[in-house]
Amino acid sequence: MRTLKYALLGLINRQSMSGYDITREFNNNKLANFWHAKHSQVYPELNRLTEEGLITCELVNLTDKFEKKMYTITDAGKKEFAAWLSEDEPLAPTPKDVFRLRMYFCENMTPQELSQHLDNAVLQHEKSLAKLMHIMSDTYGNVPPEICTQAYGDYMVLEGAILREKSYLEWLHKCLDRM
Amino acid sequence: MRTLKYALLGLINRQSMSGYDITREFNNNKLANFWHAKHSQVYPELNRLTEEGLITCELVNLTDKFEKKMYTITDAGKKEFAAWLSEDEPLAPTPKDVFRLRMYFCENMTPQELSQHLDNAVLQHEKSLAKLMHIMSDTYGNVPPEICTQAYGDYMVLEGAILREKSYLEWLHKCLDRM
DNA sequence: GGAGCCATGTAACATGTTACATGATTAT
DNA sequence: ATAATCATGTAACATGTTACATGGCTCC
Repeated sequence: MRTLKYALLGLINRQSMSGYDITREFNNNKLANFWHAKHSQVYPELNRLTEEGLITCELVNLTDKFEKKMYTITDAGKKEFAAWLSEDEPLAPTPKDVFRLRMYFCENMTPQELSQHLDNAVLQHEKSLAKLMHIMSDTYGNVPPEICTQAYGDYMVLEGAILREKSYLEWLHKCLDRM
Repeated sequence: MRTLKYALLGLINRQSMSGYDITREFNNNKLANFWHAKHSQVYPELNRLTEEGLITCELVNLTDKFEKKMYTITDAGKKEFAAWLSEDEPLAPTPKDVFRLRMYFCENMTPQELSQHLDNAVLQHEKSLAKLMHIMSDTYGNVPPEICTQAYGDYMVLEGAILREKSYLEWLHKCLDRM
């Protein structure tokens, strides 16, 4: 389905970006809550999109010797991206989760081991939730931006990530309550 | 990390199984709520585990001409599986989600298009939730089995899947309420 | 001068999907 | 007979990770 392709087109559609900028978005920013890619995957894909005429590349001189490659979306790129956005795709298969896999095999654990795993997961997800909620209140003060804006996209997925973490914690606590 | 390896070892540890049986677990049964694999991935991995001495293979004749391969875990396999089970792994990166990616780019949608996407997702997740809750009440009558049993592992991940779907729906409804 | 970040790329490997291939059994 | 399911495999391809490789800039 080449989802990475559309992630890149969507980002470059927001504004011209370099491969490094895109990688940073994937690893540090809001996108990390539902998509990610390493630079080793991003750079080849940018070259491919350029060959396909969906983006163009411009060399920008930062200093005499030091350049960066800024990518801009083309009309063809905008068209393909818009077509993908409007697609009505089927429900994705449930995401893989190694922790759930371990829990599934709890018949091989003592109650002590089981609750230790659960406790550890609680700590990890509480930390992750706290971080997300901090970003939320810092950025939006919990007030949603106007719908169908760039900020609203950011807000929606952040809200979704918070609910996801809360739900994971709810599950872990239900399991712990039965111990 | 070779997670598939441990998924297979865990299943074969429960009882001797064929590659076909395992594939069926992955695609039809409770495992589908957090792990899955196609037969084209399962069969080579079974051969690899056999070579590594973690499982053994026995040909069982169903009829004169028709055989199936039943795999059984070895002591070495049990040991490796137990070691993996007790590992305390770091928080996994958030799972990729194409729907959230689309929502992230909502600045390119009209409110009509956005709410249409949300409505469609609601239908899909409601269907999925209904199915899970049906399995839950049918199998357990909502009464959790004794902890650290095979049935309890099944129950835990099913409960987790239900909470996950409920949380996804809560997010979608929050988004729709703002439209 | 060294640490950390900016910036771009490739190679080898691991994982996962789709398609190709075959053949028996069971229920209608 | 024919469709669905049981049963096992391989080949080609797509996706994603880790490691290798290079070099400049900025702050301390």
